[in-house]
Amino acid sequence: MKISDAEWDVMLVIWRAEPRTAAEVIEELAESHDWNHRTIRTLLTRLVEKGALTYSVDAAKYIYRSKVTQSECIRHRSDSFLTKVFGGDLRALVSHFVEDGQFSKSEIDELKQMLEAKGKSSKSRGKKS
Amino acid sequence: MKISDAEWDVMLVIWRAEPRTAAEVIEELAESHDWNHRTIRTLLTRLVEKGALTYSVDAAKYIYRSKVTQSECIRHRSDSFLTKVFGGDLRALVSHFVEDGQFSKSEIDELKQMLEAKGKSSKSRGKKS
DNA sequence: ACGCTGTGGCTACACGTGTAGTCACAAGGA
DNA sequence: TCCTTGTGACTACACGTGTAGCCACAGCGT
Repeated sequence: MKISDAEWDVMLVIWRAEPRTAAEVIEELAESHDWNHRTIRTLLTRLVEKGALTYSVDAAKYIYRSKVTQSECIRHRSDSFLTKVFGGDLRALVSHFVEDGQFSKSEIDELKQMLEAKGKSSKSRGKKS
Repeated sequence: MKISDAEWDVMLVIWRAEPRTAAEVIEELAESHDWNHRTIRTLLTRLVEKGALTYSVDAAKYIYRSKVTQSECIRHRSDSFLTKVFGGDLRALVSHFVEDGQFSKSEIDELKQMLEAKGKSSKSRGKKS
C-alpha cells in the first residue's frame, strides 16, 4: 500500500492519538497545514479505501483508527527509498546520512553504542520482527 | 526539481556514462526494464524539460548529458525522505537503518570509524559543503 | 531514386494525487 | 418546527506520471 505525502500527514495525526473523528483530525491539521476541511475529508476517505484506516460509526460520526502501524509504513517507505536511491546499498545510505548530518558528540556516542550492540548480537536479525 | 521514479532509472544510465544517445540509453534500459522505446524517449524529453538533462545534436541525433549531478539528486531525495518519514530526525533515521540492516563486522567497524572521524572534525560541516 | 528504419515532435490516455465544490441528511439551537 | 451547521457521499478538475501511438524527416541500403 502506497500512502502519498499528503495522506502521510493525515496518518501522522491518527498515529499520534487514536481513534479520532474527522473533526479532530481536521482541527489538528489546521495548525500545520492550510488545507480546506474538504481536502482532509477526501484524504481520510482515500486512506480508508486503500486500507490504511478503518472507521466505526458513533452518533452519526465516523471514528477513524489506523489499520497499519507507523513502523510498518516507515519500514515500507524506507525500503523503497533504500532500493531506489541507494540501489539497496545500506552501507552507502547510512554513510551518506552520517557524513551529511551534524551530530553532537553524544549522538555520535549513542550511534556507536548502537553499532557496538549490533556487532555483538548481530547476524540473523533480519527485517521481519 | 523532482525526478520521478521512472525518470530516475533513466538518469542512472546517463550518470553511469555520459554522454549518451537515446538509442544507447534505450538499449541499456532494455536489459533491466520492459519499456517500449517510446516510453524512454518520453522520459528523456521530460528530463530535458525539467532541466535534469541537456542535449546537443550530432548527425541528426541527440546526445544527452546530465545537467544535475547524482549526488545533488541523492541529497535532494534524501532530505525529502528524512523530513517526511522521520520528521527531520536524523538520529532516528540512522538508527532505524542501522537496527534494521544486517552489517558484517567489518562494515560495522567502518561505520564506527566514520563516526569517529565525524566526532573529531565535526561541527560546522553542514549540508552545503 | 525509393522505401525501410530510426529519430525527435506532438498527442493521447488512464491513474494517482492535491485540492475542493455540491448535495442530502441528521442533530441541535431558536 | 424550522433553519443552521456539520457530516459523509459523490463529483470535479488540473497536474504529474507511466506508458505509448502517430507523424514527418533524414539517412542508409538496394
